[in-house]
Amino acid sequence: MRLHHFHVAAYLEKAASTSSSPPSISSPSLSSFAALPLGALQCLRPLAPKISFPEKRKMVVLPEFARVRNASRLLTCTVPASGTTRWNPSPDQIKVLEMLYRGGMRTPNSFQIEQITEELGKYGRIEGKNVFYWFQNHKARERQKQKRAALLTLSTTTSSLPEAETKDGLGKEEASSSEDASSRKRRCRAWGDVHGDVTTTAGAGAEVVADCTDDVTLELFPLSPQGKAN
Amino acid sequence: MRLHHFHVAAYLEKAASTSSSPPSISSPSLSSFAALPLGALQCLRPLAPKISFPEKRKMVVLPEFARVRNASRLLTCTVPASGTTRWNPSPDQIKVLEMLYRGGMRTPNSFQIEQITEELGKYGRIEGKNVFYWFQNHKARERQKQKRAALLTLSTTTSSLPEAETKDGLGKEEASSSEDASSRKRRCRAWGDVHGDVTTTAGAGAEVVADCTDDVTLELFPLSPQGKAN
DNA sequence: GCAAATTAATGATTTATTCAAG
DNA sequence: CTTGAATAAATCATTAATTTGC
Repeated sequence: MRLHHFHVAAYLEKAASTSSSPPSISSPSLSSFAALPLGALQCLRPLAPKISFPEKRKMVVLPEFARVRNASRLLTCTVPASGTTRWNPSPDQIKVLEMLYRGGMRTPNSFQIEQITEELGKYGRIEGKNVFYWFQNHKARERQKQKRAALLTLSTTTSSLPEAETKDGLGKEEASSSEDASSRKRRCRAWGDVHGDVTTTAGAGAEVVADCTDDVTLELFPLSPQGKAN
Repeated sequence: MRLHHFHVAAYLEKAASTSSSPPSISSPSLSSFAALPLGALQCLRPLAPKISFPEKRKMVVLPEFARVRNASRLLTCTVPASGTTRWNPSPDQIKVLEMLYRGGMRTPNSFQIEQITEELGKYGRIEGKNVFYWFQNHKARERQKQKRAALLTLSTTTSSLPEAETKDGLGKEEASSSEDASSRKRRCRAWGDVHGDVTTTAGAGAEVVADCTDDVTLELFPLSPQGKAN
């Protein structure tokens, strides 16, 4: 039914062609902003907006990441084994995650994520983002599931529908029972600091870099998106 | 004006009292996990609200994180002064950001954000997240503005409304005009790798690691939320 | 039995909303 | 009222299941 494969095919074709030029990363000294890689204001192409960056990935980390997207499965389905594309949780990992979820954890902070990641690392490759995403998705889908269920229940048991949902939404279900769910507050998150950097900055010719103190336990940073040019 | 402070106060009070005893995590098979700090399954209260890190700067990562959750600003709401609450972009910073935006940048990747942050750091305190959020918000609000405008235009010029929007949204406007909006593809982002460290702290003492090739330019990490217990 | 073709799950991103500081 | 910060909802894309033709 779905044309997923077509999509993929087209996708890959494109991928193959693109080249990427991530910016020549000149030294971050920022002497001149103009020199910033920044994809030249990201205007790379006047017209091509959406581009999906051929380069997409890594700069920072995972080299294998890149490799994967190219050919990997065009040929056969077998994967290179080393750096697959996306995280595939092992049963044990899932077990732990679900345990935590049932325990009441919903949105672990960076520290917690770190801890969990470490723990789960014992059972297979995993990164913090995986944990983060897992909780987001699980929470959302669990809620969604409940919603649907509740709706069904309502429609079958009672006849009065206090609220008409546009489609199937349920007002505000209560997620898990535990937790008093006090007032709904939003609070700051704990972002890692990008770099020691910046702050002082003072003048202009900063050498910067500086830090890189290897001792860093780990750097956290929310940064989310990627060059996408929407 | 607003009573925000009260909210915070109440919130904090609660925080002080709770202690949290997460369900005894009967470890399925993963022995060590139980020992994890993890804030005990996060059953504890969402930590301190907004704190604005008193001394943020370099410390690189989470040490302060921990500190924060404890007491930090339970006392008064007033902020220490050094670390104000939220980022307040200087005119120069905004100028640069808008320039980039007009240049076409919409969703800078982690590397770009880093670069920008460094650059803007010259004009005042700023962190990567600020840049990240700025683009998110600017993009969203710009679009929103356009939407509204487009809608108005439509309603005044033409009379036929192809689509009825629930409120005011426009189906799928094209953001900026230029751009061919080729196939909409989504690509991977560049997360920092969490582990790397892992090993050391690892509760079980697994050596693992392996990679950790120090070459990493910087560690990025999206982590978003925080303990919230919904 | 198996591999291509689908379909169902779910990992990863992006967009829309909401909250609250200034 | 503007807008930085944070979260939730909506989407997209890839992988595992499952089905189907041989």
